[in-house]
Amino acid sequence: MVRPGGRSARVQASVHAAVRELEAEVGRDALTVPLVAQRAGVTPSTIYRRWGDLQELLSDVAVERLRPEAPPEDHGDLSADLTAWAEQFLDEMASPSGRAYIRDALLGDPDGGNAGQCSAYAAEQVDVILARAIDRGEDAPGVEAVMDAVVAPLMYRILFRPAGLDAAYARRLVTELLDSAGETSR
Amino acid sequence: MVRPGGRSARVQASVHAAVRELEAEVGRDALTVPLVAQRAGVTPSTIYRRWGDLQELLSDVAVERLRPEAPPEDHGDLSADLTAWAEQFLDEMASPSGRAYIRDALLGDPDGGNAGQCSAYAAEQVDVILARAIDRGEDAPGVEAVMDAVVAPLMYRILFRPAGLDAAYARRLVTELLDSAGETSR
DNA sequence: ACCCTAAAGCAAAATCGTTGCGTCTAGCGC
DNA sequence: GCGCTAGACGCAACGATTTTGCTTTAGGGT
Repeated sequence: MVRPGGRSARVQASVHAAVRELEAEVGRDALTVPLVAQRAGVTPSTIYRRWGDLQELLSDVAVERLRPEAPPEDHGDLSADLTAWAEQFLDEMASPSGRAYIRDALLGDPDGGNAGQCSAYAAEQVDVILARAIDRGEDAPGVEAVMDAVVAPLMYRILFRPAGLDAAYARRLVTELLDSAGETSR
Repeated sequence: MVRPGGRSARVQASVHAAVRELEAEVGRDALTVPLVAQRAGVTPSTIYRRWGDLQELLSDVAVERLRPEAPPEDHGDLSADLTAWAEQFLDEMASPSGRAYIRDALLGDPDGGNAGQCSAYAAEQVDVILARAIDRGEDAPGVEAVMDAVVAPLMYRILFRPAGLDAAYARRLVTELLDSAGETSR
């Protein structure tokens, strides 16, 4: 029964806000359910009943934070659009807090949950860029090709090899994808 | 003071063994520090002092589990070697327990920790395969190219989109990489 | 053989996670 | 407009986990 304006909605908003505030104040590792509950003005049992445990709650908040706020900027052609988006994506995700959010999102309910949502956000943004390119009459690869050739390598390095990761790498991935002929795969 | 044969080494081995035993017996989610400590014949405070918390310990054990036991099999040529390795990699990593280990490894101490080790294992295996190909006189891509074109997409889908992931996808990634000309990049 | 350091054991206290029960609010039918 | 019902929240108690100060022991160096 989570209708806008209802009590549940107020509680959820209050708890989410408390998490974001406390993450900034005391750091993500110092978060506990009782701490969040106190800040949000609810009792711990409410959080346990609604979310199950702290990881589910953090996962919830993380997905909200990873949702893009605006459609990708239009720079006039596919190459510029993709490059700019990839650089921004890397910027946001590779920061310490970005990595923490990704890890939190990966922890939520296994299968079908928040991790997939996070990936869907990226695919959505890429799709907008590609559709725009096709509208212009440009040759464009498929969404899956971009996910494999750009998003996946970026995410892999963010998660497993954070050191030595810069915008040049993101640009190279985009260039190599677009150079490998105009395969408008699928 | 973790020298082989010392007391610390014995404790570490005992605790690691206890984690693996209990993971198999009661399941990963039922693990608690006191439980592991009891099985290992140490006190909980020892584990808290050495590892900090349960996630660090699980991260440690997970990396051990992700270490490949044998060098990749030799199938006669680069394409067959890479394909077989990618399929096996996918098989091991995409299983529920494999995903759990990966997630555990990602949780350890941020930066320079266990996640990097996990990636290094894969790079090592790929390197063996590529070196073998070059010994045979074949054209081979660089390790980084394989990581970007095969390992990263596999891992991305394992983590973010586990549904609809099969051996054919792994084969396609390898084929597409090798088809894109004999760029022995770097 | 002796000391010196680092790590482990021990035990108590604080904190956290969990659960049952009563109360209240929101939405719904009359 | 007024009860009615179902779901959600607060309260409180319990059990388990985590943390901490002090003591003890094992290893390594001289």
